[in-house]
Amino acid sequence: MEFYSVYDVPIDQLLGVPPDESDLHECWEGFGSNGGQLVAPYCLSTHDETPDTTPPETESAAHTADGPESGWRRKRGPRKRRVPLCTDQSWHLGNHFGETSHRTNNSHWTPEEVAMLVDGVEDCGVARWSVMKKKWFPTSVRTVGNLKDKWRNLLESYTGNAERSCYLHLDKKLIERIQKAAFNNPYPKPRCTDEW
DNA sequence: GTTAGGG
DNA sequence: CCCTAAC
Repeated sequence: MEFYSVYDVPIDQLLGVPPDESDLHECWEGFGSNGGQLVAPYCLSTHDETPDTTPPETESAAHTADGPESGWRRKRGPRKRRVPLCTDQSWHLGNHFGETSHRTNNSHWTPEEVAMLVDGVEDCGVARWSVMKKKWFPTSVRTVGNLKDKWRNLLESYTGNAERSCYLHLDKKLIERIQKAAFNNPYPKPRCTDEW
């Protein structure tokens, strides 16, 4: 009867090719601290890595915060991705600017589309979405309602003191344009100034 | 036909 | 993004 230790099995087969050295370390720690039960937390996260490089400040902070010698142990489980992963194939073809996409509801707004929306707001204001659609988004899949909703979301994200987490990473220049356009084009129905 | 706002 | 009351 064959009975072999887990150490005879290639580690990458057991754990599913850890992405880097620290992850390998984590896998072994998981084995030791789990009563001998192997855990393979990386089976589900093979394509879950962000393509961009880690920001320098984050990396250095991680190193200074807890080194390998000081009870270092990272949280288990698959890492949350910071950038939404687009699985829709039509995204690569038609993008958001034509009839090449078969979807009525296309995926997330691109920074280019946001910039165009800012152009439209600066040109048409915020209460003439149908005019803006014909003038700035004539062939886009974005509907009049989409334009209105997107602008509402941008205001929610980039104006006021509510600093919410934004899943669409826009460069500072574009954010400033959004804020300036929002200031110059307040909604026609201002919030009631009465306190209660 | 459009818009604003809630869902 | 959808739905719809209210223009």
